Amino acid sequence: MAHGNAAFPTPGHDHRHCVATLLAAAERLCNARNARLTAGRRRVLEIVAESHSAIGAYDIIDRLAEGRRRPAPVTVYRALDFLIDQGLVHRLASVNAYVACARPSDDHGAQFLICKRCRTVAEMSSAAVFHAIVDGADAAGFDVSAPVVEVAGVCVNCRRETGDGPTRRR
Amino acid sequence: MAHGNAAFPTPGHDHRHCVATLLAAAERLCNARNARLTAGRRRVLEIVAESHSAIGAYDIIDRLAEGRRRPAPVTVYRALDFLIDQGLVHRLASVNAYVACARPSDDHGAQFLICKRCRTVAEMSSAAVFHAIVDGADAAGFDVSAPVVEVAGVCVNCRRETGDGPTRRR
DNA sequence: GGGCCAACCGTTACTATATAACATATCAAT
DNA sequence: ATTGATATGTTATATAGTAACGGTTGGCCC
Repeated sequence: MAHGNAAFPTPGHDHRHCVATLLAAAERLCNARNARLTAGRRRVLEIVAESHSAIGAYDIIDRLAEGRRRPAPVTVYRALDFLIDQGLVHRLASVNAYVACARPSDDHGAQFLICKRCRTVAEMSSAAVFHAIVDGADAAGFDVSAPVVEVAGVCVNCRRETGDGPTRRR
Repeated sequence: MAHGNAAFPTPGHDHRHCVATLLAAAERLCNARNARLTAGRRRVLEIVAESHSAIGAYDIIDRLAEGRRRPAPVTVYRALDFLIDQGLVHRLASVNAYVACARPSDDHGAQFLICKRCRTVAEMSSAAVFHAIVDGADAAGFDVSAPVVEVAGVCVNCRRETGDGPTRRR
């Protein structure tokens, strides 16, 4: 089961570990599903997973271009489509960018906390949020299929840096 | 105060009334704030308010082009920026489109229910959703500034048409 | 009324994001 | 080896949004 708590990565964490874990999970899941995690797709996943920030499709292209020939946009979009289908990457519509899934394998409804300062994204999976949305929708006779919840704000690490207290929202 | 319930417009409703009410409210609000609701801006608002569906910026341009000279995109984006600042129009990031505000004048946090079939949008203002988001964010040390909640699904009118019952979500 | 500032609007060019259409290559089952 | 499905390459194009600069308009002060 998904647990609801979002978590921002601590600044000094061992990120190679995150990447390795994610790639291993990707390998395993794709194998189980007979989905082909090809070299190109794995490479895109690696790039997306390189940080906990959202990355744009064209930034991915830039990374891929280092050394070898620059791929056409459609190449990256196809890889992203695959990875999104497999639940390994999420698209963040509010910033036109992509982020690696924090917990592949569980088919969670997710909500995203997106830091305006450092672009870091934390994924939360709050049943309370989901239910509140479905309840509200039900009352309007609306049949929910895909809730998009993307919350802009400032993450715990950036707040610490500037000594900001909690903002009282208007 | 905002009430939380979203409502889809009934198919046969008197839409001229919706438009008239919205334009009157816009007039009043802009006046009170010394914001200039110029002819161009009013026209864009009218076009956006023409239906309860989301409309793309370039579709607005197409409408403006009827008869007179086709305005440059920037013209429309400027008008939209103004209208959004005034809380008269909302931008829906998940579909790159715009919709007239259902309740201008209250400075609500809103959530949007977007019908996949007819593109109609209902605006809800659920305190439960808002609080659930803030609670989850707080737990992660995240300071919320702007939650984006856009829910894809099927509206009550479209469900009725096809005789769909409530879907059990995966 | 004339001068002035701020805002609004027009024009051109451009950037960013994403997809269509069609050809070629690769895999994997027979 | 043949074949069909999946994946990738190539070119072109669609769609969404912004920058920079100049001209116009409306209100305000003297």
